[in-house]
Amino acid sequence: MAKEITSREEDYSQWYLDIVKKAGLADNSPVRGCMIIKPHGFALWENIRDTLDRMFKETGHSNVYFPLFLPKSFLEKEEEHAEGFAKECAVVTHYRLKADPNNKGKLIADPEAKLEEELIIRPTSETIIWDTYRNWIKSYRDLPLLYNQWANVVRWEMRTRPFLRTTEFLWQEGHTAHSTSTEAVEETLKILDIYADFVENWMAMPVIKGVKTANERFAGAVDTYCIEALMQDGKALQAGTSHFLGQNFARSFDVKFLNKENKEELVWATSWGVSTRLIGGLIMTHSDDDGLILPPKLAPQQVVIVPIPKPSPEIMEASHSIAKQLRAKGIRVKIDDDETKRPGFKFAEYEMIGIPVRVGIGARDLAEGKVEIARRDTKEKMSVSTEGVADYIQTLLYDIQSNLFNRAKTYRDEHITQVDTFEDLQKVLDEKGGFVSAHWDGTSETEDKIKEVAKATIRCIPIDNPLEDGKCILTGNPSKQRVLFARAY
RNA sequence: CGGGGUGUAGCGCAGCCCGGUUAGCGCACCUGCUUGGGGAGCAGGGGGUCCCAAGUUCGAAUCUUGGUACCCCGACCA
Repeated sequence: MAKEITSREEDYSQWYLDIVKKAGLADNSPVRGCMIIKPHGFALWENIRDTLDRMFKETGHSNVYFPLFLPKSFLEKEEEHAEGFAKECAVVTHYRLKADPNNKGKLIADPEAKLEEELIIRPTSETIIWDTYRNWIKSYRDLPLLYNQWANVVRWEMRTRPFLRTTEFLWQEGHTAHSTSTEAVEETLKILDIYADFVENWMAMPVIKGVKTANERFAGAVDTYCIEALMQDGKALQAGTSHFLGQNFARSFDVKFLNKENKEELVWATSWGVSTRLIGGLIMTHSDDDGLILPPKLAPQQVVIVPIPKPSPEIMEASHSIAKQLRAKGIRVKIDDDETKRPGFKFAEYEMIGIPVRVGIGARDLAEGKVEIARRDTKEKMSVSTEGVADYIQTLLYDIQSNLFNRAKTYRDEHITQVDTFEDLQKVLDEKGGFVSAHWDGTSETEDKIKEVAKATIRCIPIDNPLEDGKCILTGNPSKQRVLFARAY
């Protein structure tokens, strides 16, 4: 990791924003907090989306699509849910504009086109989906429903940051309905495993699977499970969540089914999602001061071939030959034959956008029957014989993928610190960052106090957490296990 | 909603304190030549509502007042 930890948070902010901009991932939009995703950024999202989509389908899920607008009354039906989202909702009040009679060239909302019932732009779709599921579910034979949708949602957050938290963002939200609690919990955990598998093995980001405390739970959930990642500045990032909703939404939206004994029961529910925030996590996990570093499995282009100093018939022939061999192995490769840019410029450019492997081919190399291969993660350069170069690159891509994961994991593991006093918790958070493993008495009051003073929240109680008798670092009350605290995005 | 900061060419900025030629620099862009193994050099060129409004003044990017937008830090937040 080229970026060293400094005490100045703004440095990280700036570093992060620079990479988003220089790597050509996104632009600011005219609307505050929104983001224009550029081709390179969107290609990343497409790879994330397509891979997860395949994983969902392999586990029996189907895609659906529900509307962008929610009638306001829908949001009122589940009390906790409403309370959690009300203060960040965009509201549609009119359906027509007209010329402003007092101000030429300006438009105003036509007062005669005021909506009877205001519409909410979905912050999440539980309400409309459960309103619909009421009609789709009559019998145990209709269950389970295993549906997912790829959509955009809007949450009018006060503070935004490209990818990590934007006003509008792209995500997938799965909403499933089950006949038993056990089956719903299994589904919740199955999805959590898919998320962890994807984020670790594709994005090369190590995560901790865990369950949220009541304070951090999704509005309307019985239990919220999560995967928590650690960024290079020592702050945690919630990378995905999977909620066991119990019968809360079924009760609010009156979704019942007849069981085998011909008795009415409320349906059990789950919901789960990951968003474009994952791209933010990817940036903050792997980038260095030269720009983005992409894990090969997700990189839109895995290899770029750069003729040095510019394309010639011989170089182009060699380039196409290597590209063909690579494509035969399913490797995504691009030949940059742009004559208007010089090699040095291209090198810097491809490093900035994070292409894992660069192949340089010049007359000098060809004369020796070699090419120059540069890997983005370590910036090493190797001179490799053109014989068997495709095999070499294939192996190298695997190496880079696992190297990225391993070094992120080493960093993460080095930043899980056990403490036994509140003073130490604060000290570690201030000086070292990362996760802090400490005893907690299990009450929301204690968690709130710690948050207030130390600015850290309980990120999760890890799954399969070992039991250990101890004393709460704040109150000294007995505790059965350690939990993970961190400052978070 | 609090605390800071910034609005001057596509981007990044200087100029403002102490008012006075035609508003300047770097990057980017266009043309030409020379180049070409780590962000090319030289020459020429195009591009401006100095955020908006009112005021002070012979004269405002610069001073005064009001407005507005954006950024950063908090609070808030799957």
